[in-house]
Amino acid sequence: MSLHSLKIQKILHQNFPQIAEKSLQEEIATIGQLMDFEAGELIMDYGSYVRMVPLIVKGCIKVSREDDEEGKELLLYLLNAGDTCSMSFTCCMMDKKSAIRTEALEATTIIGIPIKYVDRWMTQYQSWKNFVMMSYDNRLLEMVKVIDSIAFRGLDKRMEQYLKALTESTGNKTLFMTHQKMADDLNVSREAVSRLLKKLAQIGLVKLGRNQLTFLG
Amino acid sequence: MSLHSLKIQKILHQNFPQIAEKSLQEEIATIGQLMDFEAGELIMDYGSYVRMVPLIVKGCIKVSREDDEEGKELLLYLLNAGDTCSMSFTCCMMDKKSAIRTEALEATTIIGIPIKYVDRWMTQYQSWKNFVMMSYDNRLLEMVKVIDSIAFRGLDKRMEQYLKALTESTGNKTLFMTHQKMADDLNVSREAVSRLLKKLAQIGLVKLGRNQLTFLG
DNA sequence: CTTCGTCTGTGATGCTAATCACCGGAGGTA
DNA sequence: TACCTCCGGTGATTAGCATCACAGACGAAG
Repeated sequence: MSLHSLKIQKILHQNFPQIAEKSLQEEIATIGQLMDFEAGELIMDYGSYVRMVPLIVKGCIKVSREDDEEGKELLLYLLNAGDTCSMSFTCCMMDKKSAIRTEALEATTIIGIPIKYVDRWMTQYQSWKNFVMMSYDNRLLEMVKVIDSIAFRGLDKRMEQYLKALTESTGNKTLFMTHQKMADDLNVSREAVSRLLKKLAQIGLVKLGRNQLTFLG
Repeated sequence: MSLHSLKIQKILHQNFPQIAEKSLQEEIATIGQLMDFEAGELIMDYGSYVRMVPLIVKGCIKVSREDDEEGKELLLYLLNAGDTCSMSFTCCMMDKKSAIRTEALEATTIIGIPIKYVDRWMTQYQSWKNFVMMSYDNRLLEMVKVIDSIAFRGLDKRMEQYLKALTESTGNKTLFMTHQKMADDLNVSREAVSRLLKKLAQIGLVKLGRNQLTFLG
């Protein structure tokens, strides 16, 4: 057995304990490709074709939707170690263009699984089937949460959720980004973000700095 | 073989041709429960527990999200013959409360499949697995479309999509409902709907009447 | 230290839809 | 017919955020 395979098996044990079958672990170890992305790197652009399903091993991936017509953007959800991207399943299987854009927020490592195995293992391995189904479910629920927040909440609540999600997902209370980036993620104007953040700073919920922000929630 | 089973098998042939395996058809025919709902009947309320996954045979089901705090509502998507409700999969499997509310828009018939079979058949029948996966995929894409429309479009575009979806789904260009109901579905005020519909009537896109509206798109 | 581009703060103004207030019409009921 | 309730139309006002315009502040590069 190769060093590469052993490494992947170790990673699987640590991050994907629910993938239980020994032979499945071995298959993943043989077939899976370890891929690294730098912070800020675009993993998959909107409209591109997907050929792999990623198991996230380390880091944090931002998944966002882009508007066809006006180039607007909206953060959908964040993925962390132990997650996978359900959106890629169907994109893969139906050989469709991606409806979303994914970007590494920090140094991120994934195991790429070619599509045909993702499908084959569904009927072959109970734990893989459960893993995939759970993933779909989580994503659907995330989407419902996104809809809730843009349909039912004002910008202030959305901002709080946003800061909470980002700081928890990266494990760092201080975010290094501009107001413009946040405005893009939330699909609002930069001015609205600046004004709102000022208010939040006044009530002590955040501490502001140039190109950075600390969440005190 | 019972009459009930034969009836279900016939229905399956007509509405779910992708469910190919003979033995799966037979299992569904044996296990599935035919259920009828009247127009306007609430099938499953927000917060209730789900024990069946429905295969929609006839009619039209409205799936909507309800806001916990302020009782606001928002139409997510419509289901027709040949569809199933992916949201119910995970609700079932994880024995969670439903995140959504479903309501029959017209006289509707479903085949109810108990959860344990839904799961078991995933590994047992290729076509069932594909059916379930396709359904998840469609639902995810629907959710993305909802997000697009509330995040990126104004009320006018949303209204057009809404009328288009409803008339297509029910197969009837004339909708029998009040402005208030539409306002609820779109999560906007009744006045906004009335004013907008007036404009659409002026450009000849709709014809208005008390408690009804005809879409000329 | 100066320059320059990027980031942030802030006022002015506008647009979309919410909210409030009220009215008249349609249609059912006594 | 008289009444009463629900539905729809409409104006006035407000709220939230977009857009425009510009100024000051910071930090990197020279």
